[in-house]
Amino acid sequence: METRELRYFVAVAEELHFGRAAQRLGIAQPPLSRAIAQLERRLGVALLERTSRAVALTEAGSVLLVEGRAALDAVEAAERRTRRAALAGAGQPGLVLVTKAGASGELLSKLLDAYASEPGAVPVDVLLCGVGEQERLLRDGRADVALLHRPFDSTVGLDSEELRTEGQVVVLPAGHPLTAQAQVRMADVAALPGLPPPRRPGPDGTYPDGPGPQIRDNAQLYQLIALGRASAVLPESCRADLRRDLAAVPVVDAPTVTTVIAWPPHSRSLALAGLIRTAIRL
Amino acid sequence: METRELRYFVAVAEELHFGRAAQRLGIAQPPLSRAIAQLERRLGVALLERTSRAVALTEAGSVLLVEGRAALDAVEAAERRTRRAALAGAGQPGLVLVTKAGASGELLSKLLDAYASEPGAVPVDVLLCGVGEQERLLRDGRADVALLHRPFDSTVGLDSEELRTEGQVVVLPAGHPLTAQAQVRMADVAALPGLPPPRRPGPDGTYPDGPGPQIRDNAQLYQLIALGRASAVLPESCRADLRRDLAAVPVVDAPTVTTVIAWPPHSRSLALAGLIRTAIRL
DNA sequence: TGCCGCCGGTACCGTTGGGGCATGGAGACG
DNA sequence: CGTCTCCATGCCCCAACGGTACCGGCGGCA
Repeated sequence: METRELRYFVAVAEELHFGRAAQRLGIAQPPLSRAIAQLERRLGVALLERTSRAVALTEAGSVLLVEGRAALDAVEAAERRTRRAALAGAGQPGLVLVTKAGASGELLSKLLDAYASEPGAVPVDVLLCGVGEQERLLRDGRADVALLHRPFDSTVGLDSEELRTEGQVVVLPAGHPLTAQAQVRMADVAALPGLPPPRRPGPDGTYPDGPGPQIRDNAQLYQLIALGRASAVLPESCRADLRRDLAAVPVVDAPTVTTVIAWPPHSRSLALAGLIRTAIRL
Repeated sequence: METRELRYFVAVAEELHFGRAAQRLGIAQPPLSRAIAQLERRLGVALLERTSRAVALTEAGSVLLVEGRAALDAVEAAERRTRRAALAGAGQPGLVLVTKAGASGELLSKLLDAYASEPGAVPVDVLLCGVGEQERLLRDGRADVALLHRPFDSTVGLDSEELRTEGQVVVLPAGHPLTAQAQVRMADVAALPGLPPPRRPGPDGTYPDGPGPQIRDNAQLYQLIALGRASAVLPESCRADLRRDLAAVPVVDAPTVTTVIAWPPHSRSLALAGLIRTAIRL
């Protein structure tokens, strides 16, 4: 199976429409039809159910969609990492670390400082991204290592080491009645009138239904909380860089959050190993 | 990057010889030279250092060898799993479980019995293989799930659940003086005259240097122990299917062995989920 | 030192097959 | 029943893959 065939199939499987898929791929529709038909012939498997009105995935087609995406990511990763390895000989890029915008800022800066002072350290680029994007970036080679937060992020398919575990706090506008308390419970937070938890985009970029404002990162969230439009339960390390107009109260029965450093399983890079060692020693 | 290019590069990188690689690929040498040159041009990266006498990998080439193998495995896995998914509609194959020959036999048979009596169970093929092959089989789609033994097997890049933890025993010929003791220590085993531990093949199929007989599976090992040519420290569950002419003595300070059930991280199969649930409940 | 053999690269050529355009054919809809 | 939508088919062209023949560099050997 060639990656071209896989790319074609994934496009059709995602669009469920040969015309649109062909447009997305920048080719005409007939060659696409033929390519898919040939793929099915070579596999000996029906991947799509076509009627003249609609296209649907077969059971085998769904499997190939999932597995094919993973395979394409792996090929892309191979290409990107090879390019980066060549540049690394020339000097510049080193490692790319990805983490969620506005999370673990203090831990991250400590880690970068500590690593930079190690002998043999290479330059580290920091990439900030939205929730759920990190895994993808690691898998397709755009990043080498990530700071993740369990249980929100999954470490499925990655190697990881735990760095720290912390409780959570509820973030509220300064002066909110609840901020007078030394601690609260999840039930208190859930009962806050007019302060629903925000909605974050899922892996596919869409937002779940329900109340609460849609947000993309913590800066947006803080602004909405300051405006009295939302509240949020966050790891307590967020207090280190909280705005002056917000306050945080520990939530005693919230699940603890574990910050982990994670990397693709078969990495062999010495620089990465050094960064991980530094992180564990922190 | 097309899989054809990757296959070609991996062949050359493994052989370090264009002629042999071409032969292995079933093509002539000139097209292979051209394909590699074109790959390097498209990537903008030198992958090989050629002299007229020898071919060597560059830094970037080593990266592409590792990453490319992983990518090719992922593509193969996509193909195999798609084919299997199509057959599963027709009924037969179900799941493929892989484990080391001669390990966890009792646990395995319990698991298979328990799963078979679940509602909605599918047929499970059992594949027995040598040490270190399981990870490969899971990654390239020839198997769906494996029983692994930490710390001997790595679960890098896989999802897993622990099933049981056990101590280890030393296996000796029946009647050996040490079998009179209720327990021994690692130092006692290491000091056994003329009974070195066996050597098992590594991931590349070669044996480490040193004393001790070369073995491929536990049946060979048992025969060598019975002949008085070797001894071995194994998980205590091996006692369940030990030959009559062998005896086992607990080793109190040997590392404990954890049997885990492991599967590729992005599996979405209901049948697999059922098998895993059954295993955890055992 | 000059010949030989090994090895990778280059030149050239035939053929495969991917892609474009035009068209066919089946089903939904008014 | 005409029309529209959408996937498949027929036909053509050309890029590119693979094969054969040959070149050039380099080490070994007499």
